[in-house]
Amino acid sequence: MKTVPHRTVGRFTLYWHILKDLEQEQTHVYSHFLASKARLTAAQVRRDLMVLGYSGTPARGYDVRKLLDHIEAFLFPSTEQRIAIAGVGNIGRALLKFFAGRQPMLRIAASFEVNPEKYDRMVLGCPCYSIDNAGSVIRELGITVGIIAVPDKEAQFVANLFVAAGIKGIINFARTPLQAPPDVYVEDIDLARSMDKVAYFARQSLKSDSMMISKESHK
Amino acid sequence: MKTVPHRTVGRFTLYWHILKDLEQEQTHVYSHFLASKARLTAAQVRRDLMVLGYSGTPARGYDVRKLLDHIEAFLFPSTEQRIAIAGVGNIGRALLKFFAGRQPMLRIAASFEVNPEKYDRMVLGCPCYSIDNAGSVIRELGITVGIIAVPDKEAQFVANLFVAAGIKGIINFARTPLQAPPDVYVEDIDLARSMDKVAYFARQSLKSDSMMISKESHK
DNA sequence: TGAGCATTGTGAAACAATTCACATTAAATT
DNA sequence: AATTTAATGTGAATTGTTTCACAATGCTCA
Repeated sequence: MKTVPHRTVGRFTLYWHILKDLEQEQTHVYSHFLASKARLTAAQVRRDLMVLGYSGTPARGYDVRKLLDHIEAFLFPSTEQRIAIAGVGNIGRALLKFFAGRQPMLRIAASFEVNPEKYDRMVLGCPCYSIDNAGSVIRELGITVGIIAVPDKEAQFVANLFVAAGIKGIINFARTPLQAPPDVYVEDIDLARSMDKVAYFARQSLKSDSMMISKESHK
Repeated sequence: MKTVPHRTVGRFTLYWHILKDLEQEQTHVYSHFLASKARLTAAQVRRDLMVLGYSGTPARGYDVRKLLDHIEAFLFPSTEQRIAIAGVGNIGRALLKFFAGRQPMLRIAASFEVNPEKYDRMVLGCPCYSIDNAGSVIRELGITVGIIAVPDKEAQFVANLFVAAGIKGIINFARTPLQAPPDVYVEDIDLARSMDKVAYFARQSLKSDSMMISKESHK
């Protein structure tokens, strides 16, 4: 069993979404069509689809329904997979709303808080527990994925709780990079980093714009 | 002028943050210390710092204050760089709160909405305009970065407005990959994709766990 | 039926990012 | 002053990802 490239896994969700929209309208699709929708090259799409073990046919492309089936078999859990979220502040609540009912097999089953005013009741349709009970709740509900949306200072503490309780994947919105054992997959979503990066490349682009203008004016 | 690796730019924010915390406590720092905090290797940290044109000294490492200066010179805009955000729903408002006062040289100067109940007033300390005025507001305020936090269907429309108004960097929270000219840097933050990816690798990790247990029991 | 065509699947090449490995260096120690 | 030590900076190797390029395929149309 060879390991699937991380980027490829990330793109399957994208393909799924594009295909789902397409399903009504057409039965077949070409790699170059998917590529243009996904802002990729046709070769990359075909490369990605190789890992599914499903082949299209020349001249007809891929059967939309069959491709969806294969992506779903790859990407969707076969039994319900549960998620917990720590922190129901700004970001936590935005996420609860965002994921509500998105994918039935992948469900936020619990949230955790330190603030007693918030826990031991439902928050946006999701039961909220004290962070002190995280270990037992995670184990009882068989939760495998954790989202960290707490202040930076508490992020590592929560991550430790998650790991100790057997969670195998973490999405981290805190700016602190988390220490975690290698069998736990950590995805950092750092808005400050994204912001600084985009701002940097926007400046570069502006700079080369103005350089081109000055070049132009020298002619 | 050689181009800086994208990932490296992303990591400078991280280093900055770590160094800022450190500044009080110590004047010098080693690459392996930064690496452990950032969950990277020492070689990678040194490789990244090479692009700053600042060298540490053997046996003493890097001067924390000087390193901060160099990172700031690289990463922070020298004059105020302005950001606009389209959509002040869940995610939009969470972002407005998140970025409020984070970095004075990089400021969200305007927000846009289609909903007349929301625009033409302040939203979380930021003036909110009708999306119809986006072009002129962006040009007048000299905004160079745009955040797209509108529903998927409207994302491309907003992106087109942004690009036409001269924006050079976009952070896109919609699931639609955006069509944009190559001189516009687009960073997609797709929560659904991150979620599916983390869930996938969490399952893989669980699987290899249980395989190891069954292997164990075969002994 | 068969020629023409546009597409697939994939080995190989190219490119990007990371890690290795080690010569060099400055401080600390003897 | 010489030796030891533990860093740095970086060429080269490695790893990971994307793109190229083309043989093979199956549909269309004469």
